[in-house]
Amino acid sequence: MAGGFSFDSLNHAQREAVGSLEGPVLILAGAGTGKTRTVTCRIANMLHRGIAPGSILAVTFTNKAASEMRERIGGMVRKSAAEELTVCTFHSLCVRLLRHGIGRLGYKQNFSICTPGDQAGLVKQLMVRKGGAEEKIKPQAVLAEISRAKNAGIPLEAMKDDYFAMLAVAYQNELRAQNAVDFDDLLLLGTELLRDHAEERAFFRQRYTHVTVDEFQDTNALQMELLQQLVGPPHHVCVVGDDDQSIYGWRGAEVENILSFERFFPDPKVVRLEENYRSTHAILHTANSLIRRNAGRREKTLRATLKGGEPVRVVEMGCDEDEATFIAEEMSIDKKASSGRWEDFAVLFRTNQQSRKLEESMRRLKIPYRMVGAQSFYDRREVRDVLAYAQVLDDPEADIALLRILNSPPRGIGQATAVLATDFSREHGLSVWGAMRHPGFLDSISARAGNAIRNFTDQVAAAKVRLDSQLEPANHVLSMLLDESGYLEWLRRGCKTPEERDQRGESIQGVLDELGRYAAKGRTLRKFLDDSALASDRDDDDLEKKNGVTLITLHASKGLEFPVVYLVGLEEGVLPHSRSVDEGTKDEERRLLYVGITRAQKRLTLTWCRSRVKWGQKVGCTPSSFIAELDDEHLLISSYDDIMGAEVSDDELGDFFGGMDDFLKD
DNA sequence: GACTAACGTTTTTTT
DNA sequence: AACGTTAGTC
Repeated sequence: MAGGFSFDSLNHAQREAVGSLEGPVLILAGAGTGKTRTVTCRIANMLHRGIAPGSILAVTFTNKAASEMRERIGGMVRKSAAEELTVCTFHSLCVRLLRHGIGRLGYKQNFSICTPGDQAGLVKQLMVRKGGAEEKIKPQAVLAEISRAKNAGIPLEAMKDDYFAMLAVAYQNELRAQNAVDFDDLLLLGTELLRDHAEERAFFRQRYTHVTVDEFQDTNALQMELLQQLVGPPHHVCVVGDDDQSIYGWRGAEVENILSFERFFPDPKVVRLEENYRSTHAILHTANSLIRRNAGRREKTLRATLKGGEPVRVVEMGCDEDEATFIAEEMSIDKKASSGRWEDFAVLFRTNQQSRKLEESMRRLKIPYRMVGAQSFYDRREVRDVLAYAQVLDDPEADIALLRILNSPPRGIGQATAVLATDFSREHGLSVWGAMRHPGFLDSISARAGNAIRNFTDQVAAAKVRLDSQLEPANHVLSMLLDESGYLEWLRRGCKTPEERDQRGESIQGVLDELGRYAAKGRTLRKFLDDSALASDRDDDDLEKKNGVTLITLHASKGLEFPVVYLVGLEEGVLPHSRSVDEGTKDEERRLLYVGITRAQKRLTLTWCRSRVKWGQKVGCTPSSFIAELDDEHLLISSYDDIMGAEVSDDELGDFFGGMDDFLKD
């Protein structure tokens, strides 16, 4: 048999999902029910049944998920077949659509993708130019509203706040003038392309005949429309998800998409994966008892294949300091007793600021740990600078990138000159680069500024000639430009510590190396820039490489599992978060806790504190209302003193939890 | 243009 | 408390 997979290892429901390749399919996959295995087997089965690999499209939410899926399928089928599959995110799918047909929408083929950093810079600039910068409105807030409007299909000029609407329209005009699109535009324009241009729609419907969408509960209305445009009759579309794990409503995810999938694709085959292979019965029972409280779910009950298990502990702490200490100490004891690995432990929290106390206690007890999702690689200033240089090299008319590097390092082209160049470009319908190469503009400014501009543009132009000659790889050209322009020297000089210098140097080398890998594979600089714009550091190295206890937000924990989980800060106002109580989205907080609980395989501890230091102020806390919602059949209610007190008098660490049980029963 | 001082802010996060 | 941003100074 060609496929390296076998139906034998699948349960009944999984087999049904894997075998249903015709028409719309909805797979409701509860936590830990072998979702990824089912989806990858299903795609392997498609290949097995003779569906051309090039016709198969799988859409995920993150690049990481995409590469993981590709890898897993790669382990099951012929290498050449695996390589022909399209496995990507919604956004990179749209890049493909648009690189093909964006000309029909009035953009040039070589459009560039604006990153959040670029967007913020642009809005800031517009607020200065259009006035109102003193209103102390954050560009972020404007961008959030723009994003909301775009994803909800509201025209920008119809945005509620007039000032925001004005900025939004100016922002959009600016992007268009610069032949640039932002992340939301990718979805918006991709959908528009398919919706309004029948040839394109036909082309891609023929190209991708079998479509799979993972984490479907996280799709928004726009992504749903894109999917509808992309998938024509006979609707060979399979969506996979779990409404109970929908935790991104706050950024526009529509649980409705999964709750009423049949409205969009009639008469789907619905498969429920309810057999959980991850957690003990005790943990799962507790999770089920909680999520049952949510209204309007797709009814399903996870069944544990692992029976019994230790009770789930709910532990009361004096303060957040105690909480962090308790966890670190207990993990130390536990690890010694079980000869387990640090990687087996995870601490889950609602907000990032909760991690500080935990990190401190980890360091104090010399416990190695990894923080997931801290500072983004692509947010680092030097990385964005280098990418901007690369973008200018690819297309000097990319205004945003050009303006970013114009005076980094300082080369005598200050803000005033930049404004003059921008104004000139606008008046004459040129790009900023065009203006800076225009004799009329150069004559209109001071000789000093003119010279500075000439030097700079000559340098870039020379590098571009080298790049276009294709005699040397792009990473060499870029590296040379960074050096010649004095950027590297300037960056080095600006570092306060040797560590910082090394760190920044490494980041830059990382970008250059990555570009080198692209060049070696014959991929274009354009492709590199596209992927970089859509990349986030979560996709890369970090997580797997580092070892130690995992400290992670509940949101980021989705899709992961750990033998031992501590879920901290179960206090009213923290989880559920006060803001969600205000906004009436407590259901989503309940799902968040549900996601957290279902991460645990063997042992789960929930903690709450009587007091917590918040913004430098000690405040009293009450236990989360969710605690009372948990069925107590497999719960063990205790406190810091109960456990730490018992520990001192009980040397039998291996029997720690059993002993605990007796201690509490009297 | 680089440095310091004061100020204000603070959910979750991917693309 | 701690971080980023901004205004003011040299």
